[in-house]
Amino acid sequence: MKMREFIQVTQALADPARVRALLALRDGELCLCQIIELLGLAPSTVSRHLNLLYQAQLVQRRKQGRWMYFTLAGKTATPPVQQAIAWAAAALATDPLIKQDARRIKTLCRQNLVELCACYRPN
Amino acid sequence: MKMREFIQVTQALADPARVRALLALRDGELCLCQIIELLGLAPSTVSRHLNLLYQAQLVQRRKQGRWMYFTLAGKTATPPVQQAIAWAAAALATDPLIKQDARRIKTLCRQNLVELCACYRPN
DNA sequence: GCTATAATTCGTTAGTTGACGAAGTGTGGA
DNA sequence: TCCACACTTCGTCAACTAACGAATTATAGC
Repeated sequence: MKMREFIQVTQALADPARVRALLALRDGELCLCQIIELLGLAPSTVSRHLNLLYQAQLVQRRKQGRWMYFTLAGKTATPPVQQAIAWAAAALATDPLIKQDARRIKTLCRQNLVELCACYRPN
Repeated sequence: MKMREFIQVTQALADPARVRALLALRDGELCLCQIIELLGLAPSTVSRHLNLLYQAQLVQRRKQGRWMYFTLAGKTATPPVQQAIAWAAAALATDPLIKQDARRIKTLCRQNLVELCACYRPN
């Protein structure tokens, strides 16, 4: 791994919102609007965060219809990237915010995607 | 590890100069002026970088006379911090700049500290 | 005490980053 | 062929960061 890629990974991990988004994917795929709901940030902001994670190879993405789904980078990623994800998950295993997120994700996943995307509606 | 500490570590690792300084300590203790010489940056800049690494618990330091010596955080550090160092070292093992630094450090360590601290002298 | 010197602190400047909303893109359904 | 909607891109603003030099602190030697 070259310095440039390394810095891309550490910079991606150097923001709480991005780390929360990354670790939210531990239990499987999420739609962007679910991550928007989880973080409580503007859609454009979350889109940019996820793009940075993607550029750093920390997440994979696939488009299905209007939805963009994200997953953790798996075996396709280089060992350093996989290790970075494992390190972040282990280091923050006890963090209250991350644990709270994990609980909220379970709720989010039970909801209908269409209903959930209320992030775009004023109320 | 709480989110705040985690971000402190990732931010500390999100700058090439700091990463170079950190990995320069793999083979043992270095004086600040040696790191200044290695990085080719202003003393005040390097001092600030090393302080950030210290705040993130990635390095230890001790003052001996006029010199400030730095070492990698060892067993005193928490497991997440130790793992971060191990990860950085492994990820950048093949990086040309880091390898070049390792060579230059050997030369630097052979020089007299007093002579080396030419970083303060104009020529 | 002085002086020299290793390191730190502080102020300034230029560049970067994260947030938002507005506007644009592209996809699915009426 | 529209419209609705999920997402992205762009412009803007405030906050942060890295770099430097000047001034300050602290230590060793005279």
